[in-house]
Amino acid sequence: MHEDLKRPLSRTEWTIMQICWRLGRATARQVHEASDRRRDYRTVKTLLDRIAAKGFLRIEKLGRLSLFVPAVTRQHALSEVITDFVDDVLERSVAPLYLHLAERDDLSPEEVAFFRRQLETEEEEEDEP
Amino acid sequence: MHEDLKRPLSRTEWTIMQICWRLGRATARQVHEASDRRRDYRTVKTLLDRIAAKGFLRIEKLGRLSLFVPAVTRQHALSEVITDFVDDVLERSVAPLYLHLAERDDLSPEEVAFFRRQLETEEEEEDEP
DNA sequence: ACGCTATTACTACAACTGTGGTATTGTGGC
DNA sequence: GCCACAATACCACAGTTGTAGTAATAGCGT
Repeated sequence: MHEDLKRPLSRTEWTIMQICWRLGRATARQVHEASDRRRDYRTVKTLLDRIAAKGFLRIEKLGRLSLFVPAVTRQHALSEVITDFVDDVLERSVAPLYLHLAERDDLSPEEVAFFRRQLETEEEEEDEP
Repeated sequence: MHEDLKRPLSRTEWTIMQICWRLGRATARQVHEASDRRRDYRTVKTLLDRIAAKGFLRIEKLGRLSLFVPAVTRQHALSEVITDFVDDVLERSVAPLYLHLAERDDLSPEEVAFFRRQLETEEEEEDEP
């Protein structure tokens, strides 16, 4: 009956939701076409329905047709999921994140330098309690 | 029979695994005591067995006792899970991450300033193609 | 040697996930 | 008007996850 705003999206649901944010307002068919098409159309349809049930999409009926429309902004959803990730998986420590970022090859030299510097100063701090 | 090195840990399994990394080598009982104790001891035991089945823990038998020992370093596991997260959920873009980090209240003023600056310059770049 | 307790082994089970089959039906084209 | 196709609705089913019940067992303490 009513959407469940609490349950988070699974990984697969996230990849579908990303498409919805890009398209803005789309039919299941359009979402399927915009995807990598490795999944059956009906699989995508089921995922869309489940995402809607979780409150991330709203369904607009246009006669027989269903249009799926994002009910939350990508910014907002990302903010929540990043917070959860950093809190649960990284235990609130940003060091592992900096370690990862310092090794990405798609960042500017300034960014890489910054993360390296942060990691160094962090090590020093551990020595002096 | 053999461990499956591919399947990732669930969130709950991660929180248990974090304890294992902290303890280094522990019995199920010790892991349970070190946890928030909201779960039954046997639930923790089941989770430990599943984590071991996924290859993140090794079981050392000491007579009838089982000792759970990390089979992968926290660094390594974190690196993998962060890469997956950034690739799948953030679609390889670090901007949402910077946005989150810029708003954390546990970072130094330098860090916050850096992330704000990066976000600003990124906006400018979008205007000039 | 015996029973109490800690530990493990095996089992259950409902909810959630990923995937797609079946059935029904509205609709646009001819 | 009929039909092929598209869309939806409903169902299935195996694998995973979170949580624990039950049964077997092995030591310890007396």
